Amino acid sequence: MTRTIREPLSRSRVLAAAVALADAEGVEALTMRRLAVALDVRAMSLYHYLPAKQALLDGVVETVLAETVLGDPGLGDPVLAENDGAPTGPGPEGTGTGSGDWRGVLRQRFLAARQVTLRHPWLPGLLSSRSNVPPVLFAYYDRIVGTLVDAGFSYHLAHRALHAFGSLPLGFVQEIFRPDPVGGTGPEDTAEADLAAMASALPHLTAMVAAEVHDATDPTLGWCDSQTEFEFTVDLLLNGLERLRTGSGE
Amino acid sequence: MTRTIREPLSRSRVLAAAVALADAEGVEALTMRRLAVALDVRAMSLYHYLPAKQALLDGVVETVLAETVLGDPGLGDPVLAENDGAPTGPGPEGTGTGSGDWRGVLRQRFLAARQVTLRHPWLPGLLSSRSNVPPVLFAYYDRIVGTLVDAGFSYHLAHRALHAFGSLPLGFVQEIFRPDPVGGTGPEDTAEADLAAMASALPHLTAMVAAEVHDATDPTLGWCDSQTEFEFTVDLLLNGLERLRTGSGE
DNA sequence: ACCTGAACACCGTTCAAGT
DNA sequence: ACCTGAACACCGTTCAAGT
Repeated sequence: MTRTIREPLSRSRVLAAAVALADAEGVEALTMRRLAVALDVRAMSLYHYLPAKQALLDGVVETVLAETVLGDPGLGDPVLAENDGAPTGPGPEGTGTGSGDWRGVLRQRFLAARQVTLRHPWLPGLLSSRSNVPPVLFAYYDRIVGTLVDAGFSYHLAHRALHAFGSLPLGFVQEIFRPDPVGGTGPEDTAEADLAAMASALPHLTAMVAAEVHDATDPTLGWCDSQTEFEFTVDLLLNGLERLRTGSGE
Repeated sequence: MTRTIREPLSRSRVLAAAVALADAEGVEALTMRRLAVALDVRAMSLYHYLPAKQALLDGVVETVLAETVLGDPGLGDPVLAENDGAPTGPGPEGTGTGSGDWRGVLRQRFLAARQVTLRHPWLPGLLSSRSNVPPVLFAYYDRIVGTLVDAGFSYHLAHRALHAFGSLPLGFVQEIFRPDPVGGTGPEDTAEADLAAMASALPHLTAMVAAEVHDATDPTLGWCDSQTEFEFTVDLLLNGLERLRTGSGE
């Protein structure tokens, strides 16, 4: 009698395979049936570990968030403290617990979260489609509020900061102009005639691109460094909040 | 012979019905087959006006964006110019065309866009799932860049502003904590025991909520006024950009 | 020209069975 | 306990036909 080599299924093994499948072929390929064949099993077996597709997706999000920075609590020293704005010293009511540089701390967390999103590009879309907030996120946001309050923020301003951050703590912003729409009309489809037409119809956008492009030859919206832009946005919000914290109250 | 009352199909009629269906029952209900029955027709007839589901969704987005502020160009005077930050006078290189109050102009546009999103809550999700940028958006963003440049922004800073705005020009931010997750675990499901457990596990969040709730009795994250928070975020970014425009360059 | 029936290749999911 | 075949109600889409 040949003993089967295949190790038994388990919830975590199913979820790991689901993440791998989404990474390899995109979320739209993540179906119960295709996931089953990836696990060398029939589709119905999955229902012993995940009650439904919804639970599968919830588990996938949870898995990805847990495998990353959002999981470990401390993570330690804010090394990269290169803020161009205000000095980094503790605010008027800084508790002096060593986290006076709240901007450096949050900045580092947001940038770390961005690495997660870069590894799993489907995460933002999946996250926003979920109706339930993944439990890990509560802990993550609790730490953010803690950091703010420790730095002297009122709860009210901390609350507003949370809203202003939007999806930045999760490492992404809503991108309107995708760098390279998969399967969409690429730059090669834009003929010279269309380009001229665009220049007259969209004078400011074309002028902006022309001003920004120096050595790059690609005349599309895919030329900018999204990492730099992400950091700019983070600092813009962080510096604005710092002004409100130290400034006229609010 | 009875002449059929039903007026003939057309692309715009199909799209209008699609928008109505999405409004009434959500995007997930927007399928070719259900849309067909809503139009009293067989599913295959739709393919004469929209070549595929993708084109349907593109058309729906286009329709919604066109029916709104993003369509009409001028829209006129920035009435609500209540900025708390810097004075509203023209900047160092203001052209004086009457649009010195660039913040008021953009603020008004973003808030108008928000009304669109409130009318069609499924728009953000549908927009971000689309791979092609709706053509109307190019014109819309061109006007935003024009407003910034007219106000004295360099193209470089205008570009960064576009990134920093994220989805704000479209009237929404990526909401992590939904006010009321449809079909999810509502506030009524949170027993007292869970609440106490949450208080110890999430001390900062619970303290924040407690500090914010005054008269409201609902102890969940659904208590805050999203309109106020949206405006706060808009002003935070606008004021920060104004500082960069008038300040030390960048 | 405009619409359609039948069919195909997919979905998620239930249910009654297998070992 | 763990897995599964068959079936159901849905999808988007093709293709050859109807009027």
